[in-house]
Amino acid sequence: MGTGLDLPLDSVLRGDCIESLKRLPPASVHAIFADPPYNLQLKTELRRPDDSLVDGVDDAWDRFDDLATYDRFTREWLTECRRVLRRDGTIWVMGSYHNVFRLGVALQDLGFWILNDVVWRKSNPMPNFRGRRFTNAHETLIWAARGEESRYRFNYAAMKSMNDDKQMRSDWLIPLCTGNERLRGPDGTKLHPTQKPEALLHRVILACTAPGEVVLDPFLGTGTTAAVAKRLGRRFIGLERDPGYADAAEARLATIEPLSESVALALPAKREQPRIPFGALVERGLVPPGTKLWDRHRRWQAEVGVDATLRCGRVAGSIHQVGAAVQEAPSCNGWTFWHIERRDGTLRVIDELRAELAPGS
Amino acid sequence: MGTGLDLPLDSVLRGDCIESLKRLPPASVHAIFADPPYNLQLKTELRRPDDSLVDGVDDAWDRFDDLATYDRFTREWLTECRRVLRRDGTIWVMGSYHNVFRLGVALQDLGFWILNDVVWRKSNPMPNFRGRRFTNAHETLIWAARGEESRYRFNYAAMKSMNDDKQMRSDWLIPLCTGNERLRGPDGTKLHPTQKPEALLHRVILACTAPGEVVLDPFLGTGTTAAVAKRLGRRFIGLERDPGYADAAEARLATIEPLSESVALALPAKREQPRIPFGALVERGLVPPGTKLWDRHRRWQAEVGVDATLRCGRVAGSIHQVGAAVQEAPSCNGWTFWHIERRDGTLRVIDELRAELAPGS
DNA sequence: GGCATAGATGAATCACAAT
DNA sequence: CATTGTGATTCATCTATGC
Repeated sequence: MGTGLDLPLDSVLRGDCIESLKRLPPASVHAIFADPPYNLQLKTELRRPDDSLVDGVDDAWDRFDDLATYDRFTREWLTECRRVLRRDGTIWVMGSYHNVFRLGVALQDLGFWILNDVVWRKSNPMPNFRGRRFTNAHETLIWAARGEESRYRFNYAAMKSMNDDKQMRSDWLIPLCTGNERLRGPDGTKLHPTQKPEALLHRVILACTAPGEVVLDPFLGTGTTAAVAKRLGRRFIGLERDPGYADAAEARLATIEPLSESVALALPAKREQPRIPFGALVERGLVPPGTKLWDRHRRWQAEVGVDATLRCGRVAGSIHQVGAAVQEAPSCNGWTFWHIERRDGTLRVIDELRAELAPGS
Repeated sequence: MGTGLDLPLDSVLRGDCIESLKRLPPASVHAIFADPPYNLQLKTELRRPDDSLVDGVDDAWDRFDDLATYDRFTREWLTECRRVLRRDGTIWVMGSYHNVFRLGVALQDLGFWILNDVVWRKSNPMPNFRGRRFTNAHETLIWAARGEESRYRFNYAAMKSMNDDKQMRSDWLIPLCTGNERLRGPDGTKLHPTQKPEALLHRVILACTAPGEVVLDPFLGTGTTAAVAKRLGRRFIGLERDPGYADAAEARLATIEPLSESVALALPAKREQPRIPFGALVERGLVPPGTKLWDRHRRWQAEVGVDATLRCGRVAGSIHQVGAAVQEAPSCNGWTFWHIERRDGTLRVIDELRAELAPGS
């Protein structure tokens, strides 16, 4: 709808994130990654339910005020995020047990539709020094679509190939951000207390966006989301209220080179490739009319007609319809159900023949 | 203070759990384990790729009209649990992403003090059959004290000794309840759709109770909590509304013999040998996207994509698939076939990089 | 009996384009 | 917007069957 022209792409917007969000056009970003602040620091940044400013040294704060204020803040920025998110977009929100339950409830109450909760398992967590609890070795990421009916993007094949050709699970083992990746000041101290590892953002961005799409981070910090988005050939918008963090993020982004298009493009999933109708195989002579097809166990046999229909006894129709009918199943993928006979008598599934018609072969 | 005399110890109480809770004396149990309905909201049937039907949870007890109804129910039973819990007691509440955020917020709002969120990583979860999400491979347990100032019990040494003398982390790898452990009816069907593994309760009860202390389960089901409590020499109180489940739990409990503490401790945590997928090297930057790989004799060269696929001419796929394709071999171990180039121009097999990520190195 | 292969199954919010 | 037809999609583990 042309709203893309108003988007401040590939930039870091300074100032209050809710104010910045309100200036972005609706339904304009494909993905949001949010690592909101929590813990006591919040007390200095937030307002009470009655909108009064909170004094950071106010000892009168009780637990209810604390949680209610946090909830109010959470719902405010999530509401704006939902407005800015495209209908087919998804959002990632991460937190620890201190705040993640409040984040999840806010998401559900605002109409987001949770797709997964993902556990970032830290391979090198901080030990529990006092020995009074389990080592807090993970954080939680909630992945949600804008609504229940959203047709969101999930790059299933890319995730599967990342995981040695097995489905990617909801528990991810990734080390903390340390070593050279950790941004440090001239005195060697870390620039940001909770800098996230690029590997985490790599997986997040690769899972739910395509090259050229827009990733928004309302709590950019020192810019990990933007850096990984840029490297992967995505566009980014980062919001950050702390000038020091924003400076560090911009300096970091200037050093990032996008990967070449061919490398950044994940292999397309089967469902994203052009469809080849069965009729094409018949026309091209790979399955001439009159060919007999069998199921894997040779329990059923059918014959191909000139119009690419199958006939099996009194049943006739598409490869899918006849496959379903003979099995008395509600549906059937004829491509993987039916086989042709090789000269040596062995069977070959007709789905393999489609590959021979695919472009580039 | 003597309230123990009123406790219906080592018994299964039938009927509505809230009514039963209200009849228990205050501050009387040392630990609570609650596995409440998840409110899964399944809408349609789900079939596997082989067209078989997935036997999902469609029981009436898991259905709630809306989230507000679920929240009211949650707060009602949690309020009674808090009344019944001793001041030094702790509570475990488990759920999935459908309900666990509501549970966590209710706990916090009612004054419980969250100590950990623990992730039960399933070693054998059900796959995602349609390829539309990450495999839902875990559930979450929230462990909380009655309040912020509670002096709760955490058996640090027991947990540590169970975990190969390292601190027990917040992510636990435990298989589903299957095989002989799964209770079945005379027709072989499962008695309860969500029976939990005894290994999970073993760790829970051992972590936060001493022998002789009282464990309460307000949603007993077929009695896993009570069975493990009895075996570990703890007292139990189980609440269950469904007479069939209660019958099964009582029959099960009759077969349990208490173990000695030393025997119980000897059950070690499942040790894990982490599998390092090639994708981990890519997203962690050890083999950045765009890297060129060679075989040992430099006969073939391939480029690494962002999704950890290799591309070599028209061939694309995993390191194993592409290795096999270029050699026209039926299979190939990509880890030992492909090499990266060092700065000095010599080659290094990528399997060595994987070894660097393995623990203990 | 032993071994190989096939079948079953687990807390699941599980399509989408063309008409 | 509703309907229809194509066709994409599974991992670890335990049990049953067959040779």
